Amino acid sequence: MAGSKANPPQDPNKTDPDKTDPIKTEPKETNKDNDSAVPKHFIRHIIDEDMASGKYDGRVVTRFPPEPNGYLHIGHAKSICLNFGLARDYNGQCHLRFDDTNPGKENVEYVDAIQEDVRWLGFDWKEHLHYTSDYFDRLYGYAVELIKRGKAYVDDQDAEEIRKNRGTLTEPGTNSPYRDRSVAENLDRFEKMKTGEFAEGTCVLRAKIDMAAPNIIMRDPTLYRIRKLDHHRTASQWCIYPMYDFAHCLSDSIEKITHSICTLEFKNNRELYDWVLDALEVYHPQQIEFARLNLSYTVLSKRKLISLVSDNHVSGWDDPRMPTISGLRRRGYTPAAIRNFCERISVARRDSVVDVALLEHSIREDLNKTAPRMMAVLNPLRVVIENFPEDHSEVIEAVNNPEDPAMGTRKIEFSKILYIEQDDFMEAPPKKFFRLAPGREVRLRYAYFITCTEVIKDESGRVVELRCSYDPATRGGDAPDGRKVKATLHWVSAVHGVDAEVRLYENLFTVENPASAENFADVLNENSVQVLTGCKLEPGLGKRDPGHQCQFERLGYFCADIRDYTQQHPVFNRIVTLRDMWAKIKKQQKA
RNA sequence: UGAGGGUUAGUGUAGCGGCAACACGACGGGUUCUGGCCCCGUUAACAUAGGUUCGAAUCCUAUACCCUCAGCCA
Repeated sequence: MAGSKANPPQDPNKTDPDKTDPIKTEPKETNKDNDSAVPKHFIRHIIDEDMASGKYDGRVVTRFPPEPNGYLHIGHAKSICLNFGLARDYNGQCHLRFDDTNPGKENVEYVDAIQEDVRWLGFDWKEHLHYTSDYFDRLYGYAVELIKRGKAYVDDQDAEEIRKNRGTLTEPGTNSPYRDRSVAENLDRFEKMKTGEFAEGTCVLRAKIDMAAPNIIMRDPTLYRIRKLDHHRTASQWCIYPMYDFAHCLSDSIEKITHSICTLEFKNNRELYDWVLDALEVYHPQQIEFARLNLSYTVLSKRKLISLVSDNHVSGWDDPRMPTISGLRRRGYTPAAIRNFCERISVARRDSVVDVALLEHSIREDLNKTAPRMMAVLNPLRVVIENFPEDHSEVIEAVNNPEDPAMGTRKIEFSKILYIEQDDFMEAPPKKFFRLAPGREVRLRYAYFITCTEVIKDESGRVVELRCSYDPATRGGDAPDGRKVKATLHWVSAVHGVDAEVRLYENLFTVENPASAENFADVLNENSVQVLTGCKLEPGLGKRDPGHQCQFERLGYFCADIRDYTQQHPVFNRIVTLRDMWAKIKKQQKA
């Protein structure tokens, strides 16, 4: 695949088993016996029936069969969760199999990245790491057997002729002039294909089925083609490679897969899947198709993802805006959030577009329970507490996570000069703006009530500093006289805070269904990333590890960038904002 | 217009001849030292037309619309 960027650096955090939240620690088991959990989808119904009838002697063996020609994305995660989840719930096994039958496109870089992603998602294929290329010898043998049974032939037509003779959706195809070669001649020519006597493109092995079949897939499909290319695993051992339709069903058969689950676009291929296995009279798994995932405001087709990368619309496959597993990981998504998302969207056979808000809900839900809260000011506004002593600071205690008291508390320092968020002050506040304004009193989280006494502006009239007074009696955040404030603001002490870069991400596209746009580039969101510098963080945030996830109070969930965060130069990614009532009100007020 | 799939609130799923349910969203309220979380409430759907049946989202027949297939890709 052209244009792919280099692998992400091997960051030890990424596959640290302690951080990947292995599936066995999942609180909610989606066991088949657990009817209080999510409703059963149609594939579970099928498997239940097969278990009841003893169709596969109670075995459930699935497989996830990626072609190593690109990075995995959230759509693959759906398939991974499905296949590995089924195996887990039915005490079966799920194989990871690289469908590596096209050496022109495939690459070890991808096989490594794919394994890392599947593992990171929390799944384990145990000893069942397989490659279709492991079966090249057996596959060749099956092809020979098919020829012997009079069910395959070597066709000397070129690609153009084959295409022309295939017919159309409404017209039948016509037989190849080479269709009725003798078994002996076919065997001989196939052997010669294998030994490299023919140039690429001069001939192929075809199944002998029916050129008038209403299902075009069945019009003598190609089984083997000549490719004089080194393969990433078999090197120069082969110059013929099997096609998907031949290799896939037989690989499933060889591995004694029970339920071969794939996406809907392979429905038409199922007839051929069944034909090949029947023609060879070998073990026969059943293929089941489900609808692939579509996500609003994003694209998931391999071609379009490649073009995002190669046209430099994003920084690489792991750009935090990408819907790839590596992109989501770098953005700060957790494996559990992705798994829960996949469970929520369930599995069905109808085309659909899942609202990206559901993905965002999943990560908020997870991080709300687990992420420590910290204070960070993205767009600092200087605040001077005029009645607070100079060169003095106070240590106050802050709760790490109100959702989880076990996460304890921490000490933070309060002093005369602080930063608050620019958005938390308005000189002329509209209705329903509860935050700071001239003369108004608010609470600084865990610290004191402050009142804005003076607004300092620069020549252009921009507010550059606030003078405030604080009420020493409100230390800790509550007034002894019981008076209330309508807002609590986050803040960072100027002398103690650390500078940081923070990257704010939005959807990559401005429209719900970018795939349908005539021109891709027209619907790209120009503001999909906003890089903020000079942000002020609570000191502890400068001493984290890359990948660390936390909540910046009142702002959203953030994570220390896997690639760029250092303690000398902290860089945080915004994973997702918090739900924001005020943003909605503002929007309504504008309208 | 050949063949094969599909169509249930805004979105995603459940239902399998007997009260159309769940989640997300939206909207309103309560609570709150995060305009977060949490809690309560409201909104809103069986593509259409016939038929079978005491009774149909479910079974049957038509129709409409959507998706997939004409790679020596997977």
